[in-house]
Amino acid sequence: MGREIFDLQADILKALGHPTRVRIVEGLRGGKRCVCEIMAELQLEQSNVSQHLAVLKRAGVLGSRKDGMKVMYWVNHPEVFDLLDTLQEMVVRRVREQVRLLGHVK
Amino acid sequence: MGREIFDLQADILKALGHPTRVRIVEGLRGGKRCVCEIMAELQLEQSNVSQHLAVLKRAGVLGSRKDGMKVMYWVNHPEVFDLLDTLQEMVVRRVREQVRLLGHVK
DNA sequence: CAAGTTTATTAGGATATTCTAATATGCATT
DNA sequence: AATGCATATTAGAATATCCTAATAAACTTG
Repeated sequence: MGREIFDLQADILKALGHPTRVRIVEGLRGGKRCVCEIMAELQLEQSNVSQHLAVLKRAGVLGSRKDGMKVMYWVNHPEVFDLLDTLQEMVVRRVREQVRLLGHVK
Repeated sequence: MGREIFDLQADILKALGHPTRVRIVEGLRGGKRCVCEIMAELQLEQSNVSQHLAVLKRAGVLGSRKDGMKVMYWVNHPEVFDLLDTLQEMVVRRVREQVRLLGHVK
């Protein structure tokens, strides 16, 4: 099975390609956090959060480690944040463009 | 329906999260190309390529326009290339790390 | 206008994701 | 040992994605 570069790239993109998982990564900008905090922020079912964390970990985006009674998660590659920043610029630019076009119609 | 920023980010990530679609975008670094060229490069079914192009266009990643008998496609936001570059660095770094760990075992 | 090119669309089955609810696991504390 | 927390795993239904094969649509050209 010839695993090519774009397969690996696609794996990561796919792992990130869900609103909840984007939010999880976004919430980890400040560093490690325990599942309980992540859950509290997302306001979603515990098992659901756990599953999304597992997806991100399986793709290598997150790392984790037990710390006492809690489990801490963190983002493995800081580049992921750049990636989200770039993406944000893109959508902001796009929305701005749409607003501009609407203005012309008015 | 409250469409938030991370929904839009996730839409783009999801659209890019397939090996074939990564390859398509990668092939458009040089600028516009017609479907026939893209197809020839990918060596995949015509309808399959057409569907992947549609996914990328629906997500706003690609634009397209008829040009005579051909249809040309291009990448709308140049940031997408930066995104793929960042991703490539990530996977390369990861692979290097794995190789390093293997070396220790040997 | 008939025929050929290029691309898009549809249909359908196989597989994968996603969510909720229930249950299990691993530690800590009592 | 029993109980309580924090997290993971499993099961299962609903939905989405992906591919192939067939067909349609839009042009161009003879």
